[in-house]
Amino acid sequence: MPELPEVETFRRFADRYALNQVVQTVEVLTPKILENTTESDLKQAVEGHRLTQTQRVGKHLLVEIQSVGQKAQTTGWLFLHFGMTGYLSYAKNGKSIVNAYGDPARPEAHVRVRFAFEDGGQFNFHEQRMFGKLGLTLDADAYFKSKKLGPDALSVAKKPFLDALKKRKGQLKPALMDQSLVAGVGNVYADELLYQCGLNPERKIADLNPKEFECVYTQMIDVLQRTVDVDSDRDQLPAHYLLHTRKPKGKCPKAHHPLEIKTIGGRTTYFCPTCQPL
DNA sequence: AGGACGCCCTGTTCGC
DNA sequence: TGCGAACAGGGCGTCC
Repeated sequence: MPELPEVETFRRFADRYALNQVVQTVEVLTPKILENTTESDLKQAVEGHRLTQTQRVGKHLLVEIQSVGQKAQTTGWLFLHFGMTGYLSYAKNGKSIVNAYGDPARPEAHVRVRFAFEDGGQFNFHEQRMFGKLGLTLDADAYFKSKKLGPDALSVAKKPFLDALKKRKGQLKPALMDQSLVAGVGNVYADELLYQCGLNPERKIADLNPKEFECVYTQMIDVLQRTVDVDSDRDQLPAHYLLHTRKPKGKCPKAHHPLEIKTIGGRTTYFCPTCQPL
């Protein structure tokens, strides 16, 4: 599922294949994927315009739209959210490049919005399960604010993060996944960072000691950064990472005991009862 | 207000 | 064997 590292990988993909391109046509194959935007709004805002820069906060990606010509200026932003199954692809001259979650064998699967560039390139937004969204906003900061996003998990400093976390009551894992506390941590990487700290996901925030708080911050950054560094190819992550065996009947990569599965904060949670005792 | 929970959506897996 | 139920989960709305 696209969490912060995957969306950062998508952002870099967009930088590589979509930036500085002039959009000739936009094709909306599934209008339902649009949020607060109609197909004609989208066409009017983007066709004949240039994509000029990207921004990411948490799992949200923005692409700047500029007019073309001598007095080029920013006319708005495209926003993309990838839900559970979203990803990007690019095709040109019969060659298709699918990134991260995409299935290279099915490059046309679940294309919801297609951008055709003047140079013949095609940039596609895919979303199988329709939890993702694409739309327009005039103001990037206002967009992030409207989504009630906390600071980005990769750039937040230790003190403000831990201060905000300590204000919360309740269980540790649901707090980490609350996008208004810190933006970008989803179910898989929340499980991972807690596993790396040896912390049980049901631990109460109020009961953590300073060393444990410290570890939550350190591992949050470390896990996310390492994943970004391998372009979200999880196969390249360290062998002692939980996500390799994070499935039914999976075993702990360290203790080799069976993993426990529990619904915590409404989400399926995997952990090792030996390495992460309550 | 903060926390718990149900729902949206579709492809895949599971169980009777 | 076949078909329906259950499941996956980010974000949002609703309830207390």
